[in-house]
Amino acid sequence: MIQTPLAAQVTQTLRAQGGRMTAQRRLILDLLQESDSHPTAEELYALARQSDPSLNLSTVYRTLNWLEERGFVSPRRFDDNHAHKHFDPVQPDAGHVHHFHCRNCDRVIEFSAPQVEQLLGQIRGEIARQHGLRVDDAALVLSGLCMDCAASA
Amino acid sequence: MIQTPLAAQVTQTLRAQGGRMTAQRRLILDLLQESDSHPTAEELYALARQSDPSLNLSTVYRTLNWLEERGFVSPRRFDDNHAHKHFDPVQPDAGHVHHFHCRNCDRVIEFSAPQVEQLLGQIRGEIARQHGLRVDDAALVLSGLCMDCAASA
DNA sequence: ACACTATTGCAAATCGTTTGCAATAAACCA
DNA sequence: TGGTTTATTGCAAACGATTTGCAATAGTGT
Ligand SMILES: [Mn+2]
Ligand SMILES: [Mn+2]
Ligand SMILES: [Zn+2]
Ligand SMILES: [Zn+2]
Repeated sequence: MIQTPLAAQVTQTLRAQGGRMTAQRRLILDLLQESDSHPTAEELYALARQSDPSLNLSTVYRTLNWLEERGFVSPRRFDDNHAHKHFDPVQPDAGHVHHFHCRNCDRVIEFSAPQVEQLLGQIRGEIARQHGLRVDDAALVLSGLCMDCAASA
Repeated sequence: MIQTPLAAQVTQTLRAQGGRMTAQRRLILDLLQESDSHPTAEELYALARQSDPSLNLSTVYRTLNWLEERGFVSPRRFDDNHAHKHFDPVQPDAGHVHHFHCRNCDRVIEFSAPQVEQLLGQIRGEIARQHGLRVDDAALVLSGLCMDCAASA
């Protein structure tokens, strides 16, 4: 049985918790892994149904929630007006990754910038001291027009 | 008639567009202005009903959407899992303001960091060149524990 | 192969938000 | 000031995204 890295890792966690690796979960995991974008549940569902037309949308939601609770994906909202959640597979190795969101076509581009990390380091300390709070995480979302949309404007 | 700055400014825009300043709108505007937090439509509705129990929730939504379209408030999602939109009154003068979100009590603290602006300047150019895209805006959301929650942990 | 029970498909429920419509009331004018 | 116009309201129903109860199905360890 071929296992994508994600599916393999999840299977391990699954076993350790008395869970079961099903065909549905494997399918969703594999699609999630190939997808370099940030699919919504519906998008994943549409993709998955090409392989398994009997798959149910609620199974997709349940699987994504299960993955989220165990830290394999994290939910994102790139557009504060957009209702759907996007799911972001978490690569355990990669450092902090930030996102650019095209407000015209909704495309999302990931980027990592050392300067951002550096800045975050500064701000973390500064804001923390100034307001007496503990900063654990930071999400930077840039927005504007992607290459294609900028060209045709 | 007493006018909060926000209500006054909105009234002007309203007039210019053949709109009407109603008691409901004034109430919502005033609550929005006193609120230094980032209320959801439901929260605003609950507050407003203390003054006007006949106010309808759909009026709150319609007013907020109207304000958003004209740039008087902007929607925010501090918790990517939280379904509700929060509404952030826009202060025209203040520079870019960023947000810290306490993952324990959901409190939101605003802060402004000139370094972020500076970084944006850099990144705008760099990321833009590197990926060929146009960056218009940036939202930084820090998360962790607020002062109070950090203390009781 | 069998038993145990986690997971599924399905349908209905829930949540936040939007919409159609008839009644109301701001704004403008005689 | 009272009358006319029409933007805005309250109400109820619709909506889109997500969740849930339940009986049927199918992984897993034996
Ligand atoms: Mn991502
Ligand atoms: Mn704010
Ligand atoms: Zn685009
Ligand atoms: Zn807190």
